[in-house]
Amino acid sequence: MPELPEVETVRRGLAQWCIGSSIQEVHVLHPRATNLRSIAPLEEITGATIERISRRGKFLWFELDRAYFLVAHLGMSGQFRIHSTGAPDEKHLRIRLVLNDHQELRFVDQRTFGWLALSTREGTAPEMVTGIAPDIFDPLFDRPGVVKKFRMKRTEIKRALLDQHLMSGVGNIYADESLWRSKIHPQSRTDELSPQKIERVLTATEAVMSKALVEGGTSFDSLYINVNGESGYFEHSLEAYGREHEPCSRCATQIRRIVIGARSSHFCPRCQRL
DNA sequence: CGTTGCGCCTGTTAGC
DNA sequence: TGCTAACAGGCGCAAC
Repeated sequence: MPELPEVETVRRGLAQWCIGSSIQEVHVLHPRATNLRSIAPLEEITGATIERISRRGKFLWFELDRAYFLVAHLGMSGQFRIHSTGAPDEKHLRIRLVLNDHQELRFVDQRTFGWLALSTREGTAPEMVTGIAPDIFDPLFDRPGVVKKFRMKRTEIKRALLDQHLMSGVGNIYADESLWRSKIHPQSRTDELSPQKIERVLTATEAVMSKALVEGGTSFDSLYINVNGESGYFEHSLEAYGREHEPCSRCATQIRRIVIGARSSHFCPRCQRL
């Protein structure tokens, strides 16, 4: 379940391998691997050169020598892989891009929530991504503005953290970790939280994701693995997510799991009170 | 209009 | 032991 740090790790790996490569063939092997909003079939990029790879939140895009971008979302299980041509196909191989130098860039995705698409340039971002808010590491990120937006919502903080139109890049795991770290109950109403407390959550989000980014960058010395999207999560460093019934590392109270918006939320009932 | 809920998908796990 | 059902979750859209 790649969130911002994992997607950024993939982006860095891709940038190392693919900048300057030309796309010689495009093979779409599964219809769901192309987003319906794509302005054209992916085969359209045949012959294009990859100039740059960018990211906003969990959205990646390849800048080409074309008037549009190749956008990618990893969904739940999407991975990029670099292989030499002729390497055996993965079971869940969805898209094959044959590059120059006998290399292939492959999009592999077991659960098919991930996709690729072509999207027109809208300034620096693809049109498809314009509705997605800047993430917390983006120079465009407006902290006081985001705090205001949170407070104008009438919902629970956990839901707001997952709303990619307020602030992008946070998924279920880092949402729980941010709330644990800032000692805020996931069901706190955003319109009742003080600006200071929302600020505290955002600071925690930044810290938690920075740490994951460093781990993703250092845990493997092979860029190849990073490109594979296997940087993954470092479960040993998670304090709340997936730790139901385990002791809170701050106070030893058992971590609880509740459901918010059909998603599990893990929190410490003693450190994080309503 | 803003918020909530559902469906998409498949490997793994829990329960009968 | 073997099968079925529930579960996991990002996103977009439908419904309230």
